[in-house]
Amino acid sequence: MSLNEKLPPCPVETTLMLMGDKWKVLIVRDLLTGTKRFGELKKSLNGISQKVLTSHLRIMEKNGLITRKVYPQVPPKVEYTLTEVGQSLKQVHDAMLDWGSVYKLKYSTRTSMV
Amino acid sequence: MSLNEKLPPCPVETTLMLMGDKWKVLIVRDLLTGTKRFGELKKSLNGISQKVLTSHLRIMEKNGLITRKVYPQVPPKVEYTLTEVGQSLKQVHDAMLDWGSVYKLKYSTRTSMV
DNA sequence: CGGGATCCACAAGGATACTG
DNA sequence: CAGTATCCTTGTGGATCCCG
Repeated sequence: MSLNEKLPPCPVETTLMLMGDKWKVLIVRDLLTGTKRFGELKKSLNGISQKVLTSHLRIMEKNGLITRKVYPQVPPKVEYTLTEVGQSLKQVHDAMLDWGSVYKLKYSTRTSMV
Repeated sequence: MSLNEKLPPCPVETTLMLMGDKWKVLIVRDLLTGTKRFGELKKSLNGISQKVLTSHLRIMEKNGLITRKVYPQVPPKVEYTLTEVGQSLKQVHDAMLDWGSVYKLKYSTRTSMV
């Protein structure tokens, strides 16, 4: 997804373009607690493949949400950090956190919703 | 996605299970302004196919986010309305709206981010 | 008008192997 | 350790047709 294309008129759609993906939300969730290394993210993002993680991180970097810092070492060390814009996703994240919590409380006593 | 399965421990993941989809977010956006008919939603959700719209509406109904009211007429008339839980997604929606707006302001002057 | 049933295409994601 | 390159599988969504 390149930002060369015009951003959609509806701001919600803009957000969806940039964050409308399960993995991206979870990456932000993890980075909100601080800078993380690639391996830490991979472990925390239960089940993500390195290909997918790498590609998402690249896009988010391109979109100005995160920064990538490479330490010229052997073995390599790469750290990912939220930018200021990325940090501001905390509002969205917290809203999702709150809503999910309430939903769980409301429905955790049911065994089935079918 | 059936809720018979245990909801994930992280509330954010719970939210993602229920709303981690572009179309669902946009459906909520439209229904936040009031009850809508199937055709209205389809028109407003630029480009969605009826199959996809129907299936998402079914899932959201099963998950307790919306209600479906059928008027026994010919031709049929079906209305969709947010439940109370669905209405509470307004917090999430507004957070996404705000963030998208800020992002657009921040980057609308750039022609490229590559 | 709303939607069920099919068929199909494509892209996203998983697995694996290799490398600086 | 953090990738890149490849291959392959899956399922999501689009298109179409038909029906009450």
